[in-house]
Amino acid sequence: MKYIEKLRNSGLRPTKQRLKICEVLFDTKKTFHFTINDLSKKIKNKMNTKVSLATIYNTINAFEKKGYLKQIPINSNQTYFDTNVTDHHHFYDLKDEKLIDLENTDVGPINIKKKINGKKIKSVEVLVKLEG
Amino acid sequence: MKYIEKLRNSGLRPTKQRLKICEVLFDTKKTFHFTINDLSKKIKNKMNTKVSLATIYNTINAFEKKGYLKQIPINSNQTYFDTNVTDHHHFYDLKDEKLIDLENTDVGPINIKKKINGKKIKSVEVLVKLEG
DNA sequence: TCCTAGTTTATAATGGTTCTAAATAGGTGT
DNA sequence: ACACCTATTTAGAACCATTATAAACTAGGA
Ligand SMILES: [Mn+2]
Ligand SMILES: [Mn+2]
Ligand SMILES: [Zn+2]
Ligand SMILES: [Zn+2]
Repeated sequence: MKYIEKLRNSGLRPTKQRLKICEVLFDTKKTFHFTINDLSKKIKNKMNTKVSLATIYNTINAFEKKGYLKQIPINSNQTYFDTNVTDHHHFYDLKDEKLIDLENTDVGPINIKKKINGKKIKSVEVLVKLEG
Repeated sequence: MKYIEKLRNSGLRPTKQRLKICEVLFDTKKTFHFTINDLSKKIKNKMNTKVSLATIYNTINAFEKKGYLKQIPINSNQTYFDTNVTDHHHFYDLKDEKLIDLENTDVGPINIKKKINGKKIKSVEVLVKLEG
């Protein structure tokens, strides 16, 4: 299995459940955005498997800590995750509550002029809210 | 009272509780960031008044809808609000969990090249995460 | 095969936010 | 001032995403 090494590298045992989660998350050309609830449904419907919410939360949190997933900063009652872990930005369609990727070529370079003593910039994320 | 008009203009009756909330939010030269819990404590400590959480939530949500407050998109279990409703961006200090304003002069112009059919850009917000 | 630590799971707990419904206060007309 | 109607406040319940718990199960090495 292609994900065993990926899981092992991040200190996670390759269990049946984690491999299913990996398939749903990474066995696709296109990256995507999801909530835990989205993911749970996808595993049930596309994989005909039931994985408990506790396991999904644990695994997703582990992946996020290891950098295999990113959280998207957005005001929502649910946390949004992104399988695209490259630096990129987002449109957020307020009506449809949908996230859309902005490729780096879609946004000009962002120049942060202010510095904070002893602090390093870890990430720069742009959220463009859309209406209409 | 200087906030009666402000409240009336936005369809809210100027009650004692709402006026207290206005004092804490707007009776200051500096703008600031807060959570509902922060605000509740501030009202208790600085104003020696108790306003119920339900009233605080209702009023803050009304102010946000009217544009007197902004929500800051950030991944946190609590919602962060901003009394600075001008267009501006933020540092987020991951260690201290503190928000810091970036003035518009601190960030170069942001050029969104991509367009979505029938959608209009409502806001562009940059979150710069700081570590160390 | 045995052993042990890691994992999964159902379920409970947590905590921020929203809802409810009864009591209170604001505002308008008299 | 009073009556009346509606908005508002409030304590507490409900809601719901997320995290914690602890018992059953599993992976993998000895
Ligand atoms: Mn997390
Ligand atoms: Mn809100
Ligand atoms: Zn994305
Ligand atoms: Zn701000």
